[in-house]
Amino acid sequence: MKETLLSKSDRTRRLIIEKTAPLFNKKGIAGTSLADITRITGLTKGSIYGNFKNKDELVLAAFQFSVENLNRFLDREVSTIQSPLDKLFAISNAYRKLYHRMISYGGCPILNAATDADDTHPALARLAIQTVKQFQDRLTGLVDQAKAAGEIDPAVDAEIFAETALSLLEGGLMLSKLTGSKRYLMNALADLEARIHRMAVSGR
Amino acid sequence: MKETLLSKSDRTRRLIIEKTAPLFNKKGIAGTSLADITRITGLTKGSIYGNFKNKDELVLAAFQFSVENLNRFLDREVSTIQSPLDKLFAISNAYRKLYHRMISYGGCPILNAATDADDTHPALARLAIQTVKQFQDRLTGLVDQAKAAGEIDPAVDAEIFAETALSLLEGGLMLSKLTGSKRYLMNALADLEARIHRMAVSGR
DNA sequence: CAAAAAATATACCAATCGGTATATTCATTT
DNA sequence: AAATGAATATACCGATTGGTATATTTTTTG
Repeated sequence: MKETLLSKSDRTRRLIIEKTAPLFNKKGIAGTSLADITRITGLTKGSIYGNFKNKDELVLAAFQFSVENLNRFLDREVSTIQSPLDKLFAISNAYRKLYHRMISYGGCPILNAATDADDTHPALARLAIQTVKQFQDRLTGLVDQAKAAGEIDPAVDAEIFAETALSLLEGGLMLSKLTGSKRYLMNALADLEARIHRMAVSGR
Repeated sequence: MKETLLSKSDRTRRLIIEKTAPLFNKKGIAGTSLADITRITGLTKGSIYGNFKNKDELVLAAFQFSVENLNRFLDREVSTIQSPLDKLFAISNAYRKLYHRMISYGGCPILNAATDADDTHPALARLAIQTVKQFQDRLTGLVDQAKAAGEIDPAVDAEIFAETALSLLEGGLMLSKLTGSKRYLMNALADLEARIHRMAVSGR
């Protein structure tokens, strides 16, 4: 009668995070009330505050959950591929696969957290910055590996590539989310892929 | 003793909008309370509700004010220039000039309104979509003019250019705002300008 | 300058906010 | 199965929320 890897409290803590993460992503921090949280979790305030010391702590946990989800997905998309250059293409393509899920999730958690937090919630803003840096490191790391493998021109500036790619991606996602049209993200991804092709040493 | 073009109520209405627009832009709609609004305007609730029927109406007016301000600035930057191609460069450069002001204003109003409204505030979302379309029309219009003037290759897709440019711009602004580093926007603008050069018929 | 009209301030409302102390139920260990 | 400790529910708190009815002041008009 004992199969649980997670204790009861760990499971409800996880439930709270899973249910509230998309809620915060859609309605924002100030726009999500404790009543919203108890409604969507089916729990009471006592239970919420038994697992999190306050709303802000839940906000941070929910954001981290969203980011981990995203990273897990990208890892999976990239793991089966050998060539660093192709891994870059795979990341771009991962956003194509991710599109509908991300829209119904309320958009990109990084962008939402950024606009929500930058003037009001320093702890979350720091976390968002850290997440941006990690994503960039993923890209610059792949560019460097591709350079070492002779797939990408060594003269390419990996940082500028990563920064520009992320700008394009986030902007495209935001506009697609706002307008309800895939075009923005799809343009951004096509552009990103053309950019990767341009970095590649001829032959690819 | 009569010099006023605007009536008293028009002036206070304008004051309320001017003071609250950056506030909504920074703290979001749900994050900005009536108390915040009375504090920053120095007025009372009675006065606010005498000029706007509710908070949402003020939100819409404030957003439109921010957009008009931005458009006025872009118009001014472009008005002295003849060549449509150079007007495109001027718009890009306008964001360079605008950078610090926009950061202290709380970031790009379009992006903030978009993320704030898309899941919660349909009227504002519609306004934001309309604003995006207007900005794109400005860009596609200039590309078409430049084509007619023989400055830009007629094979260029003006819509894709406009959509991609806006994605790049908004993403760059958001990341610069979040991280406190100009790099993202400056990369985006450099990239945008390289893109315009690539569209131009050789000789420019 | 007085009267009418418009704009603003005051004082209040019920509802909801985030948060907490305590009671109760549940799971775990012996 | 009893005892214990953890997890959850209940009931409440003061403060704040958006909003309104009315009183007062200030502009505008005749």
